[in-house]
Amino acid sequence: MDKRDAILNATKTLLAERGFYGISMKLIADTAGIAAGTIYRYFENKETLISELYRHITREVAQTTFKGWSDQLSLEEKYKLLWRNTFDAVREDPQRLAVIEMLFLQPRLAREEAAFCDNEAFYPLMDFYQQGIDQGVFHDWQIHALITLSFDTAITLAKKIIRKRFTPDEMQINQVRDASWLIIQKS
Amino acid sequence: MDKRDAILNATKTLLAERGFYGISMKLIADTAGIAAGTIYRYFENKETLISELYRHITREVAQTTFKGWSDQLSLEEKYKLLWRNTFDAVREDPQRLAVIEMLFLQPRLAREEAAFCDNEAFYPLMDFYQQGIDQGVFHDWQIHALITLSFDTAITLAKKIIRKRFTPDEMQINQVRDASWLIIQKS
Amino acid sequence: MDKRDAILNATKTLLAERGFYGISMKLIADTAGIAAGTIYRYFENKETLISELYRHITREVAQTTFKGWSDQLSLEEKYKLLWRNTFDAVREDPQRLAVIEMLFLQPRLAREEAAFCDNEAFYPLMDFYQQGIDQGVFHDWQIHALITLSFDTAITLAKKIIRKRFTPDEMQINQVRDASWLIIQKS
Amino acid sequence: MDKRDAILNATKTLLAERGFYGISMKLIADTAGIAAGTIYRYFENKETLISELYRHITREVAQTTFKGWSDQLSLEEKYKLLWRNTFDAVREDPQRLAVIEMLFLQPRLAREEAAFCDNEAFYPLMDFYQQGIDQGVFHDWQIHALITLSFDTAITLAKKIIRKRFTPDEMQINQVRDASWLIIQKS
DNA sequence: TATGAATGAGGCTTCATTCAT
DNA sequence: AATGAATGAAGCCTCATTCAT
Repeated sequence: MDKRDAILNATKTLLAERGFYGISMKLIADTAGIAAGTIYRYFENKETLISELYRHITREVAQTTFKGWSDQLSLEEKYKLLWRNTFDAVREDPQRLAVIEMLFLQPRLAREEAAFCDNEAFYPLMDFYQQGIDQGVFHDWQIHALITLSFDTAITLAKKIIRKRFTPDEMQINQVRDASWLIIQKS
Repeated sequence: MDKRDAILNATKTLLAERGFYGISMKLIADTAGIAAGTIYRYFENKETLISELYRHITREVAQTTFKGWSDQLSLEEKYKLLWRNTFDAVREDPQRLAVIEMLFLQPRLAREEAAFCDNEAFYPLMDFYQQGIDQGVFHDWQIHALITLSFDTAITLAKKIIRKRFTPDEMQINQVRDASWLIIQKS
Repeated sequence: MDKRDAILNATKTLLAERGFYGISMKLIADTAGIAAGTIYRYFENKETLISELYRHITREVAQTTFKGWSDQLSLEEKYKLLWRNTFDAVREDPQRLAVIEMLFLQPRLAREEAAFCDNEAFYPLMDFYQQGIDQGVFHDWQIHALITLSFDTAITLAKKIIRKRFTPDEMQINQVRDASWLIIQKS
Repeated sequence: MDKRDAILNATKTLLAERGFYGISMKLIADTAGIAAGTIYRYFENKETLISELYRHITREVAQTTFKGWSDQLSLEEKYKLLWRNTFDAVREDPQRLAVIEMLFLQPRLAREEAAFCDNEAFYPLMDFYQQGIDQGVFHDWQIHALITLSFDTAITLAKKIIRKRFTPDEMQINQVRDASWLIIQKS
């Protein structure tokens, strides 16, 4: 399934580099090194291609996020793992986030795919927070409120770093991670 | 300039509701209740229209963000004002944020307009944080790290509320706001 | 009728300078220093304007061609006058010829206006040649053959001078004029 | 390249029959029996199409003009060949001349293409005249003056015949050709 | 399976013309 | 009489998609 991947990769790169406009099937084909008609052997049409790219990337991201995960880890270790994995993932492949956000802003897709993202790919994340609440370690707040204050800072910070083009050192990054961990603790 | 505004409004609504693809000059004109050609009396071309919409919205957002601002307020009062204004603004007119994020993802525009957004419209925000640092009230961290942990949670939370379609009560909202204020304090 | 002339002049200049494309009613109006709508007080529509410009110019050219004409002149004097007037006219206002040729190449106009040009404006020219033939001075050839060999060389030469951008001296010009006179003589 | 030729032909015909205004890409496509978009596989845009049509025709004309040419021929034989070829070419395919003149009147194109026409395609013509001068057979006049009096009469006469719609006999045509030959001779 | 020429719907934009002021 | 904002038809061009090879 070499070509299918080539197409998805080309689409990801072009989407991130050139935005929604200026990304034609011909350009995707050229970038993937195949003929325009060939795309239609692997994807029904452009919308399907975009939609499948979205699922592809979401799956990648979910995998990266939970890399090294083990039920043996303590809650804090799990958090630091999640936060750091996410932060690193954005910095290493900013295109992925760019594409996800782009697709989220396509109302048509957003409706259909948002469910997939949350339920299928990120169920473990919700589960992690629920456990923290249940164990009385985290504040007993709305789970989205907790995520906003903690996990999401990894994404927000990474995005800012890319957008503003500054280079923080390790210590600064860990300060944010640790602060976001502290803030959701009960005590 | 009644018609100019009608065009900008139509564009904003369509952009937010239908994304980049669902927006043609003809549709904008129809939505604005004018003829297609009339748009070109007010905007040189589509790119200019989009770009001016961006500036228009950025200005609106900046105004909303600082509504009620006064140098008499304490740092904490200022923060709560900023956080709440921002949170409310996103919830009241989610289209604005949707459009801003959309345009940020257009590589061409992003480069040109990002500067405008930060420097011109949000200088006071940076200034607020700098003062907090200088006065020894905030952690002496990278300013973007502080913003990520505090101000940005207003946006992240409001977005999540809209996307997940849940309705938090006032108390829950204030918990997040206050937590985000606490976390950047030195003591 | 100051404005009418301004419009005709603007049209002539623009037609000659920019060709068929890129000559809009708005541009004509701007060049003439009036509002776009005003043109329609003087000309029914664009086609009429162009058509009237054609007649206007043709009349000017006919006048120029016969300037100094007198029945007292000898046939040779008449010829030299006609030839020289025509040659000078083209060189002095190349736009006129450009416009005439342009309009001649508009098939629609050409059909309608060609008659006007020949019959009304240039009848005396045909008459001149007919007299030459009748008096046994010119070859008894098809009148258009005679004109081609003689009068038309004034136009062809002037055009060439403009197009190739060279500057002949008086003697050279007169050589052509005289040769074209000689060639149609019987003896 | 069957279709490319079909497009060029359709363009030539439409240009000659309907002038500049009556020619849209859609109409060209319909006339050529293809879809509108197909034109753009062969020509970058309308301007390029027109420009390439010009070169195409100029090449055709140059070939026709020198058909039967041989260095063995005497100067007079060469002249009669050139004159007759040109005269016949205009009468046989008046569209060619119409298109060439049209394009010459497009200021943009004219500048760029005039050089091509003269230098590349009609160098041999200039050369012919130069030889006549050098051999002391032709008057020692400006070369353009000689051409105006001789070669150009073939074009002028043919055009007149088409425009005025009369039918000269062979003898009349040869009279003009021979007169135009005589007039440039020294003796 | 892969190609890429061909299609034609649809988008952006221009511009002749109208009409309220 | 003059203006110029507004209109909308029409033109150029792009591009998703098809299909014969």
